[in-house]
Amino acid sequence: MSNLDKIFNSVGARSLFKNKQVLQANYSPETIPHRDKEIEYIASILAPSLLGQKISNLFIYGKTGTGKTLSVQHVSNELSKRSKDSQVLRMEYINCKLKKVADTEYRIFAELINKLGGDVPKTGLPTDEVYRKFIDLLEKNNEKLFIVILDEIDQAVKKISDDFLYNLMRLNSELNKTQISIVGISNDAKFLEMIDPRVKSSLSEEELVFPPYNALQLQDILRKRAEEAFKSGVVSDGVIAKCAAYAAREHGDARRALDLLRVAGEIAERVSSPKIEIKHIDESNDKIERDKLLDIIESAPKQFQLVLFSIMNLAKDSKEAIFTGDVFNYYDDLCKKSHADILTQRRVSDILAEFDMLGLINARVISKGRKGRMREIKLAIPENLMERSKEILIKSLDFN
DNA sequence: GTCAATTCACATGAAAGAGACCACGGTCTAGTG
DNA sequence: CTAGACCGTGGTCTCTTTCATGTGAATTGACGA
Repeated sequence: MSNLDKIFNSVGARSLFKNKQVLQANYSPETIPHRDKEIEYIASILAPSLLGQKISNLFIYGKTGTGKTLSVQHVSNELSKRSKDSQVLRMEYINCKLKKVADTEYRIFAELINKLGGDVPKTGLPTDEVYRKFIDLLEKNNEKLFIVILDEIDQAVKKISDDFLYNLMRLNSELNKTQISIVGISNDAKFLEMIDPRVKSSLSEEELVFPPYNALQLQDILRKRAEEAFKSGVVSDGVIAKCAAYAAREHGDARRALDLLRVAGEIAERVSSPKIEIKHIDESNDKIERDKLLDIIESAPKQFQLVLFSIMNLAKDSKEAIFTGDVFNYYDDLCKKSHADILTQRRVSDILAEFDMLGLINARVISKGRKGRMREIKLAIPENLMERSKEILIKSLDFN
């Protein structure tokens, strides 16, 4: 028996997982613990829709991994089940963050049309044409109510501006048979302050806040899922608690907790441990962080990589802070040496801002009086990942 | 010494351009009967 | 006669550039004590 055979054959017997799906991000469980109140509230808002009455727009806010999406989808599924034969109601879920699917005004409407059974090209049509098609389709479909669930609505507004929301709500006046209601989900608390007051008051006719889970609630959730996901007796004492503690520290992010547990399981499996131990959680935490970071670096566009490479080199031989000007000069040289296109300082400034958002650097705008105003940049890549990051950059930049 | 004006080195915004991608309709071409 | 190849037009989308405006405090210089 070859080595490969051994690996393949033993995988079933040795596996700690019963059903790994349960820990995956897109899994939706039958019960959602500790969210009864929220679910009831959502249901009470949406309930009149069963009678074909126009419902209030609903705005939901909560940090990532607090069960917003899950709860809304749960209610929406129940509602759809109940309204299936009456044909008065239609609900569609759209995640505005999905790149290339629904992150522009055009694409959001194209996606809605597709879900309604229409056909619309991915690009090439004028936007108002898409609007018209959408309206036609709605009128033809005869449902009295159309509920749009816009997940990560803050992302969309940030990218597109808020008038697409305004347009969406204004459509109601152009529709005779159908009414549109919006359920907006956001994890940015400041989102509502950014948008047009008219849109704001209309969108948040009803508001609901999802508080973060505390450590005990997280434990509860984890325990339930772990029962389904792992074979019995696989999870050591304290593992669940540790997972919960890690995630509770990050604003009670349940998704994070589940990831942590799943990866810990994979690690334990790989080292052929019969059980998941606490140390695997620590490893898991490292691994998740590391993978996320390296993934960002590797998949970044070339110009981003060049800028990052400049920062890394500058950070190495000076312990003091680095400033925008330094980075740009280094970057400029680097581009000339490697015959790459050189971006303007304006653009590099934006790239630096994006790195800050991604958490690759910590940047702070400071003023040095007569010496100007600039970003003070500190690299946020941990020491132990520097070498690996650099390798990746050098490899993918391939300096001719 | 005090106070307002100045000045630096960018940050931040807005608008517009380049180039990739795509749909659509019209024209041309070659293949078929 | 017709299916398919090949334009040109007109649209979106992303990444950039260009032009403009904003900004916080060290520095400067006028002023009065």
